[in-house]
Amino acid sequence: MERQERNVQFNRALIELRSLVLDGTFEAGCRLKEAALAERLNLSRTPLRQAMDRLATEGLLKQNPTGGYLVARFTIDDIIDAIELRGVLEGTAARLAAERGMEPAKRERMATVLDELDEAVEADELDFSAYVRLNAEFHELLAGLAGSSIVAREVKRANKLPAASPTAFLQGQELIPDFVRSLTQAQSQHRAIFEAICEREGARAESLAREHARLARTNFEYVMNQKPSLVERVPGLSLVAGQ
Amino acid sequence: MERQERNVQFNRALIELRSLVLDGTFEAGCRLKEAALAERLNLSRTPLRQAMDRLATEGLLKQNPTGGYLVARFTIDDIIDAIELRGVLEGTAARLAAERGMEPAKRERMATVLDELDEAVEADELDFSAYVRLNAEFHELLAGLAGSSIVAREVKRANKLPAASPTAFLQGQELIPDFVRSLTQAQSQHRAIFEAICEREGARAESLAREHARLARTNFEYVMNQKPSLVERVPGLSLVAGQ
DNA sequence: TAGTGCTAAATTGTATACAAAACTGTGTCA
DNA sequence: TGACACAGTTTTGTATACAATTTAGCACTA
Repeated sequence: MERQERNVQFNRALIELRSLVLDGTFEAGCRLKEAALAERLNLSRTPLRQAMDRLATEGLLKQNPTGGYLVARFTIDDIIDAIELRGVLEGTAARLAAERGMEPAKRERMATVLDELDEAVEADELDFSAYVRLNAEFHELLAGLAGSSIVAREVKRANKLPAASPTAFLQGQELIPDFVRSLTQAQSQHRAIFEAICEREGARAESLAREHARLARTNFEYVMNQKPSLVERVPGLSLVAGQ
Repeated sequence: MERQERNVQFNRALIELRSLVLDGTFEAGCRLKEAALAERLNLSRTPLRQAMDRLATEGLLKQNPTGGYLVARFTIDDIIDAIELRGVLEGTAARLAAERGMEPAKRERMATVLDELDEAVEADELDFSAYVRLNAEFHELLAGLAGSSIVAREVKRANKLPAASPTAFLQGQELIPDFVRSLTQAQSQHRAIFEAICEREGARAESLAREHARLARTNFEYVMNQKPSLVERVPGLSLVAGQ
């Protein structure tokens, strides 16, 4: 018999509330009323409250000076900074992996993921869902590649800022054609990053990872300036002011 | 009449528990019992629990898979990584400040702090408490110098990892003579970082800030290898395994 | 003696209760 | 009409209650 997971209600509150906020269910800046939310999510205020505090440390909510929590409001520059930070932290993970070396198991897994990404991209018809899954695994692996749990933790944290995650612009169930052309470029950057790490070229690995995050920035600016209609398709973008 | 602060008990729990853990009151890895702790801190389990969850996200506590929270255990490499990360993030703050320019008010305040730091260091007798205060302000200002609240937040977060903060090795009420000689060097690094930012030399500012964090690593390794007796004087070091 | 299963105590996770503070709307006064 | 004050309502922050799970102790067995 498997052990019942701990903190069931808290985890449910965390996951469901995060989705609700990222999906733009609430207007940016609005106050979240505990009682109503608790009823909506079918749990009591205690675990909900814990989840709200957690989401506040993630930056998705804000503490209201007169009590309670507000949905955070982001400026365009906030998102740009969040993406920049993700690039910096992934760059650090890549550099440290190059400087310190990788565990063979992780190195091999990374090589496999890259081969499978090639297949997904080079196939006659792009295998989008495979790409999304493998891209997420690439970034997950990269975070832990230096063998440092502290670095891995902070990289993952940086991914929680809205629109900063490597998968942010791939989320929609359907494929957004405007982003497809960037996938081949992204994949050759994946390869270059890994190559630099293998060759112990720390500085190069760091720069490449930073530049790779710039793709997200390009996508972000494209949405904001050219295709505001896509805003609702990218989780979190509805919280960005001044569209 | 000033408004009563919100979340009084929660904030008290957070601050007092953080001190207790950093002071080494509990053994690394031991379980924190909510009822006992709540009684000790004179508050109920609800705000204490919130504080424990917060400290877990800071990395000071760990969730126990079978329930409750444990005091985190750190390896020497964890501390080294935490310091590295702080350097990386302060480096990013410095680089962005150089690239984007500073608000004049912040720039002037920084110049004043640096002058006062010079006075504290160059006086016939080192003014240690002034140095500690001003050093903290320098790093606080640096975090916000790029005008990005997101960057500032993450820099401050990185300071919460044990022994990673710029003040970690200056904490003791009394002066630890072994660290005094590093203060002049630290201050000339402060000056160089600021100069690079003023000159819009982003890459130089970033490298210098990273190198500046290395002083903390030097201090850390000195304590661990040469003077283990100092471990109890630096907050958080009692949680490091294998002394 | 080491290992296993059972029972009682302790501890956690969640729900609820309650008091204090913040909001809302209405009426009063200038 | 507009600013302000006040009462009623809502909402939060904290304490406490309770059930479910975990831990600890102990007898029993091989």
